[in-house]
Amino acid sequence: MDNENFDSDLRVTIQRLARRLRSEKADDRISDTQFSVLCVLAREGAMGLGDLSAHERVTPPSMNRTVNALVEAGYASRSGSPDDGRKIVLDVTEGGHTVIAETRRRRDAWFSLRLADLAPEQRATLAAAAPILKELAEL
Amino acid sequence: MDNENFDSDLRVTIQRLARRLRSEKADDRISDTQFSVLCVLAREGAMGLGDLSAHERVTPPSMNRTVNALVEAGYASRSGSPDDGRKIVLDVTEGGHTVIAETRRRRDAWFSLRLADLAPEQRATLAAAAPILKELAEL
DNA sequence: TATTGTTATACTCTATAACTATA
DNA sequence: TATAGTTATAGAGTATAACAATA
Repeated sequence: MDNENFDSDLRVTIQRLARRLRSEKADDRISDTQFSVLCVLAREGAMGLGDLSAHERVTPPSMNRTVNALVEAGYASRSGSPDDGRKIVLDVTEGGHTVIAETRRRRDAWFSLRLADLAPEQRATLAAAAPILKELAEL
Repeated sequence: MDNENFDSDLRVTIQRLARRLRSEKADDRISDTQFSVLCVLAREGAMGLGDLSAHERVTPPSMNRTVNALVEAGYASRSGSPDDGRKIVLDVTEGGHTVIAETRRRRDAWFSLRLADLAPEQRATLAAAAPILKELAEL
């Protein structure tokens, strides 16, 4: 297979696997996007709307809607910045941290079961590929 | 790192990379979902709505909307089944095949550029991981 | 004037429920 | 009665354009 087809196949595979993973969320309390944003706040710490939308490569109005849902659900907090009246500070609430832990556990279930069925050398191959994929995702 | 965290990290990485890929589509004529469905028809051959929605793990009404968009755009055809009046037959049109080729080329551009920057051994690792990921996506 | 966030509006994808037509 | 497809309706995520408040 030439490079071009390999690239295309890998791209499609990644998108299909992500789609498959999304379909296994098994949690009605929070959407995939909301969960992803909540995890960013938990990992990177409190930040403003602009930072968050840039981080997720989404427009500010779009992120605003997601943040509204999280705040209304009690999983994130929105407060005014003390030093700049235009800015806001978004952060994860205690309830948000709880839901992260629980949601993550549920979402990992399907994937872990499938990975456990792989041969040891297949797992090793994925372990080697993981940091490369991570790098690609962060470009 | 224990298995549990590895699984979770890989899952998140795949979802983030898919998200990154989606943001690079650079094509206004067709959506990501529409393109994916069109590719299924091109790869698997003509099929009915139920088959298609089951294949993509989406409800029939949802798939119906996507199919409508493709038919209205002239990229897919909907015709009655000759042997069963309830069934329909969905297929790719000539225009659909053209748009598949062009869209695929555009969407691969970003990914190919990034893959080209990898070291040869990194590409080899991804090549080894690709069929495993593909298998996981098809479970 | 520039930046930060928000509201208004619209389009796509998703789902469930209810419906039609055919087997 | 069961199956294949469709329509009606609603919710979430995305975008652009226009706006308010603050620097």
